[in-house]
Amino acid sequence: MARDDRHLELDRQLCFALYAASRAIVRAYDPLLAPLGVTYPQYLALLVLWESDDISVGALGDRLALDSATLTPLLKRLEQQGLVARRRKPEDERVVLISLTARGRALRAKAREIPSELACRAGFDLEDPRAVARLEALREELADLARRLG
Amino acid sequence: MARDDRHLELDRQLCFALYAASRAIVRAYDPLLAPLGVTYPQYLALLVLWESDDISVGALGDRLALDSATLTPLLKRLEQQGLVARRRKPEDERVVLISLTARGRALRAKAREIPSELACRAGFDLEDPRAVARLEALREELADLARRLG
DNA sequence: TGCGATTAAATCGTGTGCAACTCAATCAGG
DNA sequence: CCTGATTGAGTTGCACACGATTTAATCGCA
Repeated sequence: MARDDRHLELDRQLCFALYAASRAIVRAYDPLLAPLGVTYPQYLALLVLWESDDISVGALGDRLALDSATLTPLLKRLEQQGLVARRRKPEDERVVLISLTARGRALRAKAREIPSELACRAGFDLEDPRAVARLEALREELADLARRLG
Repeated sequence: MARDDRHLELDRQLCFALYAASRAIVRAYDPLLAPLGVTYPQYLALLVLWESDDISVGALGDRLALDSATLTPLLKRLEQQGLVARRRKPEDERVVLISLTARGRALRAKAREIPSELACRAGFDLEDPRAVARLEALREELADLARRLG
């Protein structure tokens, strides 16, 4: 293989690893989320809302790095499930505020065990400080990477 | 926040970092791929074909961790662009073999600079052995993670 | 005050991903 | 040989992602 083609190999390994790992995580989550009746992106939106309820579509999009083209239909599906409510902000009718319903808030309890269950399936021992540190280092590097590319 | 809810935070940081970084990479690639007229997943398929031409849809799917539901339409689009050809394997008519056309092979030259260009945009100095080692370590951890989840 | 620029969502079109299913070709056991 | 199981692609239906455009509300400034 020509010298210049090396990177077409090497690179596939790196960027592809990220792409494949991301899809593997989503696939691993889906069966755990199925009992809640939500998808992985919907779950991410709920995580944000469980932390800060009653925020705008834009603010939610900033947190998730998703735009309204993706969020609007996703939130409508969550609305149809009765998990969130959508209303215009009185002071600025351009803004749509998303708030959790009682059912949406209640779902948090059912979601509580999911992360540790997944960590377990991925072979991480959350009792082991070294494993936790490795997880956090990995997370930091990925967040860094995304920041530099964003 | 209740003790049990901590993971709903922590976890979002980890799995979300992976999900966000993956999307950031794809977004970063797209403008570089636009001149070639292919999308990121199509580019991944071409990377495999540039390494091992004339393989079955199934073999391609094994390499990319994608099934025929995703690959069949993707490959038809590559075929319409005149980059690949699809034909049944004579010894086993169930199998469809994908091979590069002259145009598909030629595209490799135009793709050569893309990986290093992207590494540069991500702030990696490929001349620095430490940076390269960091990239490889990251790749290994992600591949490991995907393997454990798969 | 009036009006062009800006902003926040929503909409549109295209291309993935993936579960579930169909269809045709091959295989395997009797 | 048959016939039922298996296998490899393809199809269907649904839910993202995202660039580009549209619409409505607000802002800024002459």
